[in-house]
Amino acid sequence: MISKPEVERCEYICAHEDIVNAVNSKMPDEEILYDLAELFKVFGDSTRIKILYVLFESEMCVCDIAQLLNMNQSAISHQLRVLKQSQLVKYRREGKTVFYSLADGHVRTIINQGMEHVAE
Amino acid sequence: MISKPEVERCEYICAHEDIVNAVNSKMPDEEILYDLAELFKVFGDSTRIKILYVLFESEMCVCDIAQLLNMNQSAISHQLRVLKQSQLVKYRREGKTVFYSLADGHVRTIINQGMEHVAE
DNA sequence: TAAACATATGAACAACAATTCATATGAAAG
DNA sequence: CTTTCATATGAATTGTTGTTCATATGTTTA
Repeated sequence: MISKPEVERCEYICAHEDIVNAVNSKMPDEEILYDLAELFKVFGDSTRIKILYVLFESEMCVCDIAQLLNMNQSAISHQLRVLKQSQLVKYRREGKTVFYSLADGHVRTIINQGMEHVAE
Repeated sequence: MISKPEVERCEYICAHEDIVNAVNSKMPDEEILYDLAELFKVFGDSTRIKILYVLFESEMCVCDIAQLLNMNQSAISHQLRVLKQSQLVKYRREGKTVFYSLADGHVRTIINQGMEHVAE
């Protein structure tokens, strides 16, 4: 975890050395933590949250989502791309229409846990 | 959900009417969805994720967190404020020092679920 | 009460992200 | 093959957010 020289530090480390060691050893790799933050960033936008909620009920085409959320098609399409890139949604094409649906169960679990926290 | 006049729409609603109704009726309030997105936004930054991970192990003072993450005290303090405002961390004062710790179990659950998704 | 230390906070700056607009792609129908 | 419709995408713009710097607050000790 520690790599660059420190600009400042307080006089002593308050925590016990074993705790500091425990933290350093249990800390996942920088890259994984970055990916994790990226994932949550995707949930951190109300438009995308709404899209995911809509897809809780059923697969749906871009146009329908746009109508349900009262937003234009382009905005929804851009956001679906973000959701797709994070593998939170999948899609299938049927003629001109593209149907989106939830990719897996984690989406529901994560959102539900968030809801529990918010509901408090 | 639908409030403003629509700028554009496709010719017909692809989904069946009952699905549209189901979505509209099961959709939480705008305000709740906004709060939910705000919550996830807090998880959507790798500095804050790291702070939370550090606190998984033990309560810790601001200075120690700053050292462990190799960042300056001010940056950590600002981020702790965000975490505090979302009630993800709590703190106790002991003399000059302020110790931060996780506020409740949701934090662990949410992060762990996110990890599962990322690990795939 | 002054000095020292840990933490908090406000302002400024830089990086980023969401939406809109215009337009491109790709499929179906005529 | 041209038109129409659904979706995707690039560029531009505007609003937001993380970090830094300087400084304030609040606690302890000399």
